[in-house]
Amino acid sequence: MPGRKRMARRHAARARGASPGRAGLKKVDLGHLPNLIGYAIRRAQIAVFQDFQRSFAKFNIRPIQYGVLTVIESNPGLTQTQVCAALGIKRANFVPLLNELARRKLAERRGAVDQRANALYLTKKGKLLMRKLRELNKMHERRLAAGLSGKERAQLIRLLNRTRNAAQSHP
Amino acid sequence: MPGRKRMARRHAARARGASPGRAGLKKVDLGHLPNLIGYAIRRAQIAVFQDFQRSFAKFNIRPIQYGVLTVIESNPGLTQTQVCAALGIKRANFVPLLNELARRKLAERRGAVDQRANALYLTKKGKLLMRKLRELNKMHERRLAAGLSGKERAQLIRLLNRTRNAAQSHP
DNA sequence: TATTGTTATACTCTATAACTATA
DNA sequence: TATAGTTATAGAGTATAACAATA
Repeated sequence: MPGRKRMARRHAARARGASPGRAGLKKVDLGHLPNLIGYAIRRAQIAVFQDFQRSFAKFNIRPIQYGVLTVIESNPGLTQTQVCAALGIKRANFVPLLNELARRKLAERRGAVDQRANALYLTKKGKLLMRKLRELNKMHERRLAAGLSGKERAQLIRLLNRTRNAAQSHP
Repeated sequence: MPGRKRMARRHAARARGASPGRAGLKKVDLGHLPNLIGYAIRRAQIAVFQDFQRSFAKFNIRPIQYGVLTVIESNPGLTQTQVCAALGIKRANFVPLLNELARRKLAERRGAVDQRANALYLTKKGKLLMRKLRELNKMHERRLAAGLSGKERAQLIRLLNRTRNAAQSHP
C-alpha cells in the first residue's frame, strides 16, 4: 500500500529538540550495527558487488553469470540441477539465467543420457570470453584485497566460510 | 524473453562422455570461486540472511527493517535522508519501507523545523518491540559466531570493513 | 512415484527519473 | 536554484507451486 499523502506534517511543525536543519551534517549513531557480522557482510557485499559490476560492465556479465560460466567450464556436461546445487540457485530461477547465456551463445544445452536432463557446455565463444573475464576478475579481486595481506585475505575467506557453515547448521 | 520450449533436446540425446545419470552425486568443481572474496561474501551473506529470517520470522522483521529501527532509536528525530545516508538506502526506496513501519505503529513521522523534512521516532510499541528484537539478534549473532573466537569475530568484521573500503575507493 | 526442466507468479532489493512543497 | 519527500517504474534476486516429459 504505497498510498499516503504528505499532509499530516505541519500540524506539529517542529516537535522537540530534533532540528536537523540541513540533513546530513549531524553524525549518525549506528548503535550496535557496526559490531554485527551480518551488517558488516551486507555492507561489504554491496560494495563488492558494485565494484564487480563496474569491472564487468564492458561485457555485461553479472556475478551469478560469472559463477555459472565458471562451473560449466570446470565441469563440462553438468546438468542444470547440478549447477544449481553447486551454486545455491533454485532450478526455476536458473532457467532464464541459462536462457540468456544460451541466447548470447556463451553456453549451450546438449542432450544427456538421461533424456530428462540437459548437459551443459560452454561454446567456443563462451570459452574465449572466459579468458577475458578471468583477467577482469583477477584485477577486481586485487582491488578488493588491496588493503589486506595475503594471510589476511586467506583468513577472511576462511572466517566467512566458518560463519556460513555456522549459519547453515541452524535450520 | 523467457519463452523457449523444450524440444531441441532429443536430437542429440546423449552427447559424449557426459552421463550425469542421477544428478547431484558427482562432485562439482567450483574452479577458483572458493578462493574469491566476493564469492565467499555472497554465500555467507545468503546463509546469514536466512538465519536472520528464521530468527525474526516471529515478528516479521527483515534485516533492513531492524537496521532502520535501530538507527531511529539511537537517533530520535533524524530525517529520512539522514537514515538513508547512514544505511546506504536510496531515499525513494525508503518511503515504502518506512510506510510499513508506520502502518505497524513501530515508527512515526513527526514534523521538523524544516517543513520539507520529517523527524522520525519510534513509537512506544516500537521501543518495546526493539527490546525483544535485540534479544533475538543477540542469539542470532551468537549462532553466527559459534565457530569463531572473540578475536576472530572482531577480525572478521575488521577485514570486511577494509574490503568494503577498498571496493568503495575504486569509483 | 520421483526427478528434470519449465512456466507462472510474487515479493524484496536496488536504481533512475520526475514531480511537489518547501527552502 | 537546491533539497526532502514522494511517485512511478524497471531490473535483478529469491521463493513456491504446479505442470509435462522422462525415469
